[in-house]
Amino acid sequence: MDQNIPDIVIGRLPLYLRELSRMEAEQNRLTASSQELAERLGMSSAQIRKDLSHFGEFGKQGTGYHIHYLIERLTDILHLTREWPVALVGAGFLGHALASYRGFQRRGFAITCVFDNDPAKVGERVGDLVVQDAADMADALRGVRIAILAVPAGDAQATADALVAAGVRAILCYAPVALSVPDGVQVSYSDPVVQLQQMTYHLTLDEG
Amino acid sequence: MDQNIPDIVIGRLPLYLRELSRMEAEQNRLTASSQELAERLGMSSAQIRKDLSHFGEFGKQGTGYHIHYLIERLTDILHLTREWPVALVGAGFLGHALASYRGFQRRGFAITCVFDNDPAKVGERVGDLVVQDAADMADALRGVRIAILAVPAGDAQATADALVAAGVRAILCYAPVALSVPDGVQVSYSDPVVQLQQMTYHLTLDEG
DNA sequence: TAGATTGTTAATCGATTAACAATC
DNA sequence: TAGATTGTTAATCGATTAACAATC
Repeated sequence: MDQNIPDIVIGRLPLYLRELSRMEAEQNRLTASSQELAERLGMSSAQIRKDLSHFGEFGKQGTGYHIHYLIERLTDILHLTREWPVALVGAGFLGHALASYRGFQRRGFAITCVFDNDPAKVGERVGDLVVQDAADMADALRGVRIAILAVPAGDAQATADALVAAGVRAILCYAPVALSVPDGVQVSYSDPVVQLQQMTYHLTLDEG
Repeated sequence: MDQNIPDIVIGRLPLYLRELSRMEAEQNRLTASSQELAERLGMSSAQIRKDLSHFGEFGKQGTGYHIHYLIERLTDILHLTREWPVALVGAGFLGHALASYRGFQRRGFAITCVFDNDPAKVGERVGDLVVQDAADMADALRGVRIAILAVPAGDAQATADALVAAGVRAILCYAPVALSVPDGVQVSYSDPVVQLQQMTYHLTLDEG
């Protein structure tokens, strides 16, 4: 049981959890080997065993891992034993899509409030929630440590500053900007164009 | 000028491009040093210089990089000198959000067709496009090499298979599944829950 | 038992960084 | 010129993998 586990390892645990959950739900499987999990995820079995070994010994020689047990362990490790409330900022198309997505609740998160700074949107329904004024975030955010940022690029940094001031410690940022945040605040980004641009490097322009 | 450049390097180029574009648009700046770019992106200046050195010598000692020139070089390297047509599959909330997002066009991509397998959605407007039947993808996809997958998890693999069969070589997958694709087909994933689960590892459960 | 698979070690592989000569 | 900053080298750091004893 290590003290300091590389973030690249932590980043793979949710993938293991997701795939194991899928195996448990779709098949009548009780156990899985690192080899099988690796094939399904397109990685090496050694990497999976190494990653898990940071946290303990969860498998059995000759048998592999008990799926349900490993799911429980991973849920524990990732602090997913209770549901995390999440604030959503931005009630545009993307905000609507996120608020309507059922996958959050199923996997440990619940969007509990939605904000926008556009007076026209305040009061509007988004998913099961009503849009609140972004100016009221500080009060409404008591106890919420996680926020999803779905505002235009130009508003992103100021919004992040307000979220951090209100106590948020983890931000999932959909705006195409690099945020500046204090130590101790985590930011994870999602920019589809950045992902596409990485892939076009490997594609050729000609023929079309 | 290397032959084989690590993918982790390629993955950072779009971030350089994005930040430089922002500097050019928002400020009256002609040049930027690796130091300044690094600070804005939260990385080391040595890494930026090393990354760029894989492709040539773009800077000047004492001065740094000419922003506009470096943008052009990166645009070239990433094959963004022409606009790429992109197919969108899935016309749910997320599909609507993606189809309405203006950021694609501004940065080298254009969603040119939208598909769904739900007859109720076929014919519906999404952004500026009309939803086509997913059964017709093979024909409608002539010349399109990039697709965005915004379908439910259960449909993702079959849809990916159909896209690949139709000639798609790069898939941006929003479904929470690991796709299996042939060699030569690139897949990039976006699963917000995976990102949130990585961050909760670093958050403590206690205190609400 | 024989076969399968773990957890771990040591080796390999790859990425990042510090430092500096070159030079604008 | 003096100051700034590049491109590159070599050292460091970290991650992946192959292999295997242990053991179910």
